[in-house]
Amino acid sequence: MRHESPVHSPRGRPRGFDIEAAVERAMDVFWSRGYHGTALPDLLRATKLSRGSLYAAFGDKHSLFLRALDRYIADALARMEFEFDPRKDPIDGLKAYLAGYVERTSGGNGRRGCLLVATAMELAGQDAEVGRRVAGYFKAMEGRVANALSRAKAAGQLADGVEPSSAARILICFLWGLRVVAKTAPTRNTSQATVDALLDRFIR
Amino acid sequence: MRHESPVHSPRGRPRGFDIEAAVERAMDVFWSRGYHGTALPDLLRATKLSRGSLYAAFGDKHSLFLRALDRYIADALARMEFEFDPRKDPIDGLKAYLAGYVERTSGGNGRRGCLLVATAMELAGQDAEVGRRVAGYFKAMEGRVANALSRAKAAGQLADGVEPSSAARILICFLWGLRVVAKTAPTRNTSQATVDALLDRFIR
DNA sequence: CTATTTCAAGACCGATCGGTTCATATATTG
DNA sequence: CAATATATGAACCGATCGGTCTTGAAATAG
Repeated sequence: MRHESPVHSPRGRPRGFDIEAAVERAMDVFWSRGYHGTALPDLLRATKLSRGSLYAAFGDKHSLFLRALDRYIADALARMEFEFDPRKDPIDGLKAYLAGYVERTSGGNGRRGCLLVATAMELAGQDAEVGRRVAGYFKAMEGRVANALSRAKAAGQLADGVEPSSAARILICFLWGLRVVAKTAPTRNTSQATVDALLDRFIR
Repeated sequence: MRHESPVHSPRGRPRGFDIEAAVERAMDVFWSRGYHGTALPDLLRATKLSRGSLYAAFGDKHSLFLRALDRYIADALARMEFEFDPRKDPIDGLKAYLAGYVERTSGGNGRRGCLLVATAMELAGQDAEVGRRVAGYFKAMEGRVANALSRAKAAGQLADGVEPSSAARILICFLWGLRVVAKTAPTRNTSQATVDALLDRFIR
């Protein structure tokens, strides 16, 4: 039950741009160029905002970066939420999730890299706010993959001796490494074959 | 046969600093702070050189960075040369090599990260000189690990169905991912256990 | 000794950094 | 209409960027 609060429409010019769209465009820039490699003019060009508007909306470069990073993380979590849906077969979900990685590490997508991995390397050691976010995402990813593997194990789908939690850590390290390698060698077939070979060691 | 060229000792003050030591100190700085995150004063402090001397010796920041990166790569290659010595048992060598990674991704070492991985993410996409070096190192690493695995396979030390070249790619992705994860979660025991669990899937 | 070379220290350069401020135009509501 | 709110764009800020240059001390060889 919502109280009918008498919200007066403010007079004056209404907000003329979409904040979330601006965050997304800023994310794209940080994604391609990194934090230190991104200058204010890059962000202004991408968001099509004036300096004043950008600072009014986001405070400063660092805050905008955190919002962009949060957005990237939210997208990644949503993807996992979808692929690891408990109603789906865990191995199917895992394969689909890995296929997404192959897609994202191929060709131009691969060269573009990964905002999380790049941020982890560039800032996580020095910037506590960033470090917490990266570590949090890592834990979340680990938990969901481990959960899927547990379900698979219960269904007898894993190879003998495979332990879900350590297998999850292996998979995550592998996937993050894939994003690093893809910066210079983004060949789709090789990536897919490597993923298949890895999976082959873990599923029955 | 060398012609006895009459090399006159130059008059004047002799070189008073060790260039290789300066490269190493510069490497440490880039390693900790990244390329864009490193400013000239950082390099001057670390190398204990004056601005003039540094520019006389190295040209500019980018050239110095390339020398530091080359040094890092040379060290890494030397480590592989040692561990994958053909006279040693390949599995022993591989285990020792992986143990070195665990060491380098634990605690403070882990937080420090890896100059190659950080550089791959920060510059490999935009800087051709850097990209070539990173890609070259990746190929070298892949080749040597694959070679060790081939020898292991010939000796019947690998699990059934393990193919040396794809297993090598898996291992490399895993190790590079380990360096990413270690930026925020550098716990030695977990790393070692994960490495062991991975190896367990590949060796008999 | 002198001539020569190398070094450190720091002034100096133009450009750019992230960030603030302000005048102006525009769009909306009462 | 007047009042209000928001956006732009440019001017502006001090600090720092990477890089050059000069000066003077130090150390060597002839």
